[in-house]
Amino acid sequence: MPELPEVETVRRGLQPAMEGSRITRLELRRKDLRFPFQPDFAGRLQGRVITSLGRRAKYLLADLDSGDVLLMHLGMSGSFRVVSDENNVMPGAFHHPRSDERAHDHVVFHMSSGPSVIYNDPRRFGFMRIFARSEIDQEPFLKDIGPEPLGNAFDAALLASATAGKKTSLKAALLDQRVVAGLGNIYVCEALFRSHLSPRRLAATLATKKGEPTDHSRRLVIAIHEVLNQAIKAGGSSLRDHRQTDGELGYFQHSFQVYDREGEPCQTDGCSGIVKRFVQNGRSTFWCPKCQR
DNA sequence: CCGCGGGCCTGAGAGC
DNA sequence: TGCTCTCAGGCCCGCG
Repeated sequence: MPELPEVETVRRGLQPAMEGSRITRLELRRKDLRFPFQPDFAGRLQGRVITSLGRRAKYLLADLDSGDVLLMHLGMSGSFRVVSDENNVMPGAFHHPRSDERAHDHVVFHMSSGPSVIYNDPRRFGFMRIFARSEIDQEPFLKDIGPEPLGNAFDAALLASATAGKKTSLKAALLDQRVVAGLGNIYVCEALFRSHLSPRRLAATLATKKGEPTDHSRRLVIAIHEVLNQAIKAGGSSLRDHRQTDGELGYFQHSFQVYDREGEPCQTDGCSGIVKRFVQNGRSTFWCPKCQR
């Protein structure tokens, strides 16, 4: 499912049920997701209060009153939903999972605030792991992650320095979580389109020989800000399975201008191009060869 | 440092 | 209907 806007949508949806609330019981319905759960996984969570629920890149981080942090990643198909009791969804939500969907409900957080929080993940590329808070920044999952694209530090100069000298394409550089955090295939395609930059362009061209940011770098930063902020406002993108935690669909997929729009006309004013698809680093790239240079 | 292929899993959709 | 094939929002590894 999830890139930054979807994970941020999940975080906001889980906050009311989880933040400041105690995990009264943790139900593990299997012994692993992508990785086996740690031996004392449930024991370290049960009875603990979640003091805050944060996000870094595509990771959720639940801070516990024990000094531990629960790190969670949704992989490709992970989702959370908040339910008011064992068997049903919150009042007003229209999404009632079919029984075969519930087969992939792998983890249930029973919260002292009332509702339960259920983690569902058909493909099980997601994972959860507990770390000591004092060590979390140095854990391999997080230590090399680049700047948050919506954070104050991320600007044209930072992007230029992060890509300076890179012999790879702009597309591959933006997918590299060490360059900038949280972007995935959809939002990279969309940001490149909105900045009229070719996904094939050499990443190093965002900086001058002196290392100064180019106008391209400025345009790209603006486009990244725009597309992420709009997507968060829309509750993320729902392609196959992403829903908000109350079961509502995100709707940013209706605002895609190139992603999954092969053969459709380019939406840039005055451009008569057609959206094309090709494979780059093993992933589909969608773009308009006419107005992206 | 870089691209590529394969792997981890299940499910949806297309084509026959 | 049902089979087979391809593809999918992420990420890691080893190879050349």
